Amino acid sequence: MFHAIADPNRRAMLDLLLEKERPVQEIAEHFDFTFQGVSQHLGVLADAGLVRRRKEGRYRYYRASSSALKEVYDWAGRYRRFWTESLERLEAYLDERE
Amino acid sequence: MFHAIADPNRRAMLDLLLEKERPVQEIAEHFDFTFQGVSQHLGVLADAGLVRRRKEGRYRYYRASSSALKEVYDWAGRYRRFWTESLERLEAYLDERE
DNA sequence: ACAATATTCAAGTAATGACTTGAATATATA
DNA sequence: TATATATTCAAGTCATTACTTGAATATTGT
Repeated sequence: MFHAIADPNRRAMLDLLLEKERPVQEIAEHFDFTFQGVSQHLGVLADAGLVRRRKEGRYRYYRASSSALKEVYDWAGRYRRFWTESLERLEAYLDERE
Repeated sequence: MFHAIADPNRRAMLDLLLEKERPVQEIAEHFDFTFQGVSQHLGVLADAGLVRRRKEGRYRYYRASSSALKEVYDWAGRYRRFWTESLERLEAYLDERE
């Protein structure tokens, strides 16, 4: 799942799906590579639980999924104390001594 | 930087550095592969701005860096509305129709 | 039934990444 | 000064990944 969001194209796709649900073809318009490639990326996102799909006729609608990204958020949040202002100053001080 | 945290070993290294500053050798003890490998991983983390290094004698102390992880946190935070309870219920409903 | 559309599946290729080994560099110690 | 220690650099290997093309599947419209 961290691997899934490591790819900038996949993050861009997630951003598109943040707005609204979309079929593959519509997502593919935003990228330079083939729609098969887009489909593969969406597959990776789906396997990671980052998107869900819904079939409607011949279309496959993708949408961002809820809980999965909370993991990333919580993971990064564990480091929250590292971006307080006071620590920034300490770091600047430590860097001077390098 | 997303790529840097995609690797589970590197995330484990970050966790070690969350506790305290450590030299390479000490970090390497926690992993099965060679210390050169560990050094490479730390290089990746450093390039991504996730850790900083300080040289003291023949040791190279690594520590978690402040601001970089805030990016990840903020990025994931943009999706916050996707993990509210009400939306979970909507998703369950939508999944039923698939 | 047939053609067009939307999507996935499958196989191949080229680039990237993780890890290894061996050498180079720098510092500390005997 | 010579040796051991800590680390990085460099080159090679093997696995993984991103992307491509071509075929298969499913659905809609004529």
